[in-house]
Amino acid sequence: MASPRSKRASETRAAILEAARQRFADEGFEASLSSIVMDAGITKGALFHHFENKQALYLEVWRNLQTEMDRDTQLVAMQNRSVEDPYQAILAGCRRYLEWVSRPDFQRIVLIEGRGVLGMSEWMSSDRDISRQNILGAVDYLVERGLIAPERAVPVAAIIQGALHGAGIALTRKLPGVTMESVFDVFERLLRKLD
Amino acid sequence: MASPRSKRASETRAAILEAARQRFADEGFEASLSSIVMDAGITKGALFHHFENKQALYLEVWRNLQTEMDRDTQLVAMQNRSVEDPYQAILAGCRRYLEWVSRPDFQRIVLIEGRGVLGMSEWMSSDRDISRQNILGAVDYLVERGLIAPERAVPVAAIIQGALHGAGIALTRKLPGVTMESVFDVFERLLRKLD
DNA sequence: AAATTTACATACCACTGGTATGTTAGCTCG
DNA sequence: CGAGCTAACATACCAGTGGTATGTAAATTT
Repeated sequence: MASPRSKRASETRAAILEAARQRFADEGFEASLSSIVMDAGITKGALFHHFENKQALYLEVWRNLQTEMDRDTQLVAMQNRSVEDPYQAILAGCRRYLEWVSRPDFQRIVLIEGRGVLGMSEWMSSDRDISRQNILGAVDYLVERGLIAPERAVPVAAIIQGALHGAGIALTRKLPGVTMESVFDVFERLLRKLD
Repeated sequence: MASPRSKRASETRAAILEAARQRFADEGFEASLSSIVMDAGITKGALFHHFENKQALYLEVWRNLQTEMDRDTQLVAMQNRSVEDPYQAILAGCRRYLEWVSRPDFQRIVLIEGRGVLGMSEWMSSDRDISRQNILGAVDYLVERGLIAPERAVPVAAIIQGALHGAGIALTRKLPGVTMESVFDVFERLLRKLD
């Protein structure tokens, strides 16, 4: 595992992923592999040894960002659990999610281009969409407490996900009257009166 | 205007746009220009005479789809105006919008890849986003009738747009328990209690 | 009817993602 | 130990891409 060979291998792999994340973040999927391998200080031979093709590389960058976001928001939600107000945990998680959505790299790689890059068939298999599972779990939490009808859980989760997405887009667009507070205010009203 | 030259020009232009729409709809932006010009029955010379580059071609296909959608939903909303229930018009428009969102070509070209293809700077200029203006107009309609606080109009519109987007995605994903009725039901509850 | 411009077609270019083929360091096993 | 093998790259090359430069015939203008 820590042998000199596998160690170097994982290092170059990490270097590729880091370079790819940056390039994809500010140039999108069109970012050339040549530029990525130059940034990483290696050659295309190394890249294609570690990743089957460009999509596979993108998918790993995409998945890493998603899992980082997932862990972060889940943690914040856990820390803000309250017996008196069951909405507190979810609201805290959503607030944190809005910050993720405002990050340029997350926004471009996951929200803007992600679905276009992965083929239709890929993201149709819903288990790939980590943020969806995340939100669905939060909604189930509300369903268990009788705050949302169980048969509406899935549509509600889809709409919440979309709403957060739209809010994040509006935030980085810097639309007039759209601030973290104003947008979160609307979202909280929406969430509390959903059922 | 109807001179033999300009007539032929607009015909080939239309042929290019039609071929491009189909190719972009089921192959995405990666669809090669060679395939498009073959479908249109012309050459790349003609294409680059009518469009500055691939992005410009995509932008026009994108804009045409958006304006078609805009006209259609606005019309339906107008036809369903009701003095008793101010929400009727908007709900009818949103229902129609959900149908548009379910169309494969609209979904892929406008919703999935649109923002990725147009550069960041392009769609940051918010006047390009026709569906946003459409929804903002609908929200203003509710603001005028005292159903939504004016200072919340813009965030509300952003969230509604996102919610509809998410609903449409969930619809075509054919998630369990997600039907046109169930998703529209949730959306109607959301809209009516927004303020 | 000569000159000019429009609406294309043809030929070509740098560059792209991807592959096939080296090459060398490290690991395995007799 | 050391011969053979394999992992981890580097190098050289390929078909196809978006885009450009040039050619050309027909329509329009003068």
